[in-house]
Amino acid sequence: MDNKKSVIWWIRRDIRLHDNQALSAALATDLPVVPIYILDDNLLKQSNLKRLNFLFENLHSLDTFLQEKGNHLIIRSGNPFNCLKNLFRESNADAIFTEADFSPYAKDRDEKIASAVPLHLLPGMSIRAPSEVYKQDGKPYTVFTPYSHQWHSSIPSFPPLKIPDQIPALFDLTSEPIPASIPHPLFPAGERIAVERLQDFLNKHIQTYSMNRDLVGVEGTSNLSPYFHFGVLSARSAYYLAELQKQDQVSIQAVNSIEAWINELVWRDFYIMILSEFPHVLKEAFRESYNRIAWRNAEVDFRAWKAGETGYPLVDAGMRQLQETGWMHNRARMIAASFLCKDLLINWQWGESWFNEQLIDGDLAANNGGWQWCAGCGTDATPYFRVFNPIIQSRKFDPTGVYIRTWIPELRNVPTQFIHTPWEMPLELQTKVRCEVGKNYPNRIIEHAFARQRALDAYGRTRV
DNA sequence: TGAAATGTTGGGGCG
DNA sequence: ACGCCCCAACATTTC
Repeated sequence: MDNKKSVIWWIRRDIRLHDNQALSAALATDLPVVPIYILDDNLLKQSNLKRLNFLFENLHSLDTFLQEKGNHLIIRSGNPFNCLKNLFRESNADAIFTEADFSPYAKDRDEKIASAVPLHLLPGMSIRAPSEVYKQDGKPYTVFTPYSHQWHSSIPSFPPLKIPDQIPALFDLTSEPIPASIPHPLFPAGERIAVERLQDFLNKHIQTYSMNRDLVGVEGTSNLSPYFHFGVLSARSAYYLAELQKQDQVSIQAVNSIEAWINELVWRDFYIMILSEFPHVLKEAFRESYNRIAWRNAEVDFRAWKAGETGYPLVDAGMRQLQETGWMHNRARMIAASFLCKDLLINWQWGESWFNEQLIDGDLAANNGGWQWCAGCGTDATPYFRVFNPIIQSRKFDPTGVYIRTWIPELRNVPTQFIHTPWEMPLELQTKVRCEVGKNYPNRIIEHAFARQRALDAYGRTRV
């Protein structure tokens, strides 16, 4: 082994070469860069097969990209502390550069590592770091709207960073193979494709985002969440490009749409901040009083919900889309979540876990924030009495039933008049369209009007 | 980033 | 012509 010095670029949730501040800081040392991804069992066991597969696909892609830049990816598995100490010695490293992560596990892990080796934490996971957006009194926000105003009150100090031309390497380091994986049919891996998809969305679709985002049967959302989760896309870069696109718009609607989409990026920052500042949200309700809800927690209902067999077409369509693809439309997520918490009176944490087990974009901060919001127990929460009516939501956001028919084959021939309420079909018609409610499509497991009242009572009892 | 219950208004049918 | 009722449409309140 030569005694040439190097620096380590520890890749976690920034699987990209573009706009990567940790990589950029590593390159600024003018030393060879050792890119490493550590397969940390503590994290892998909290993931799911679809998400792991997507991760591995992206690691393959990153390795290919690195080789074009004269480098290659090192894979090690085990405890990050030990892996890094070993690699630090093997590569005669000066320092480790990495993107700051604000989850409790990550902060604890990084603190321990920083006490043993020089570890430089760089921003980039969120557009604004949690500590960047505080109230006047120096405390974190707990309500989104004032947070977003403060968030918008300054602009990023520099444009997105370019992909480096070359990344000088250190050779002769051992690497494990990247685990085998197969391409996901809906989310092909790699930052080139991700950036292409972002550009396509910004060029063609974002102008109608506010009009179409809630229509579950329309490609109205960006469908980029898996890429943002793993940092295959830089949120900062996406924000920057969206702002540029906004300058070119003439119609009010297009400008509003772009602002609405940017707002979703701000929500992402908000929940990253909330998890960082209030880590208790992983264990319990953000608002203490909501820990007292007397959940029914009926296992049978939970199974029906997971399987997409509640008898409410839009809820079932969403849950089946989730299980089949690892992704669910955002409006469907809200409707399914409301149904679990309010109609079934099942603890939102059960739903949070199931989503985490199924989602390819499953993100600790966003998933927890979304669930607490739907359950009405989180920051900036929906008032507890706001109960979605799954039939009205269905009529409003899937008017022709195209989404329902896509994910529930047994409802495919049901006329639009009955697509949201198949139990109202005359028996004759049920036979004719081969959808017999109670036989090949389930009866409603609960009647909404009754369930709504029960939820109002249960939630109401937690108040003084 | 609801929905239901309740209240109000106003047009039209009718005696 | 007028008051009365019905009820749809809209607004407000309540959960």
